[in-house]
Amino acid sequence: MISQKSKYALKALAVLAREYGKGPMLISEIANQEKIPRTFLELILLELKNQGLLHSRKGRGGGYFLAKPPQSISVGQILRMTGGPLALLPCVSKTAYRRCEECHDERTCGIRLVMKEVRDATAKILDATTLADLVKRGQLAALGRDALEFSI
Amino acid sequence: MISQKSKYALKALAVLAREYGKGPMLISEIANQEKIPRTFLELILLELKNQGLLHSRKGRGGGYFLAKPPQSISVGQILRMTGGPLALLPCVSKTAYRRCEECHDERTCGIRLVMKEVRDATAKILDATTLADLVKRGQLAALGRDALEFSI
DNA sequence: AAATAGTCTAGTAAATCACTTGACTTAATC
DNA sequence: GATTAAGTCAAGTGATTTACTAGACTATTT
Ligand code: FES
Ligand code: FES
Repeated sequence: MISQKSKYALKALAVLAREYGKGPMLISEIANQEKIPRTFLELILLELKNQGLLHSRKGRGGGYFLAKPPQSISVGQILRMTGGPLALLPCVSKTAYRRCEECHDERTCGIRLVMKEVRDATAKILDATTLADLVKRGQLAALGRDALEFSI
Repeated sequence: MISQKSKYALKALAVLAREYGKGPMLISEIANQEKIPRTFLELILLELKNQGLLHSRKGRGGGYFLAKPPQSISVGQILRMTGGPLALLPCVSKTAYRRCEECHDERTCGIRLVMKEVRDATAKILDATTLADLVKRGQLAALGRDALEFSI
């Protein structure tokens, strides 16, 4: 399971992707639209900014906006930035690798091999899906169409 | 990330799969082999027994053994039994479904659609991999061969 | 009867999560 | 240049979950 934090980040970024190119957006506006606790969202956006994903402007007329176009930001990236390891086990995580202390030999651990397969499949999907895709899917689904069509 | 509990369960069951047909095995023997805290392992095995995956015998010469052949127990099953939800979000979990309260409409939520894709890919792998596969992979890897070969 | 094993109910220390508080900085506008 | 509208940042906190442990009990074999 990913954390609320990661989920909030995805939602906030999806909103900003929808508004991309229309100037900065207020934290509180995003918070209201997506029902995210405002002060918590502040933390999250700040962190994403420090990682270079967002830019911000202070003072009146300020707010947040994407640092790059939505097509160049992947869901995988976002999850990794917000601390959500994609892997099911530490020993197969690229970003949060940690040895399994109880395992005698990592190279021959059957569990690890399977979990690595899962991790790779997960990463493939999440790294291939961009914020632009996320938004588009939502819109297509809203039109009642099959949301998978476009991904072919 | 799956819990230690789930990992321990997988390891213990893998051991029991290796010894399948050779009579019961002691908790303490499994615990020693896999470096699992003994009393914690007791809890885990008991739970798996109550779910029907294991049988046990008390008294001298007793211990635990698989209730079914290793080829008929999938890794996915085990993870679900030990409380590890496969999905990255509650709204796409089959076993631990919970609505996303902040999401306006589940059907058109782009995030959910992507996460569902991930869940399905994950479940496909984990439900197709049995304890027998797990053991076999470990053995093949130990021989220095490519562990993926056999799965074709 | 003695020894061997699993069963079951509690409890607990540590970590993590999901936030909140409040003081501070920067920028635009009047 | 004062006011107001924003983002920034460091701490703290309450609830929950995790990863166990303790200890008394039950069943089976020798
Ligand atoms: S090395 Fe991580 S599970 Fe074995
Ligand atoms: S419904 Fe679960 S993320 Fe939107």
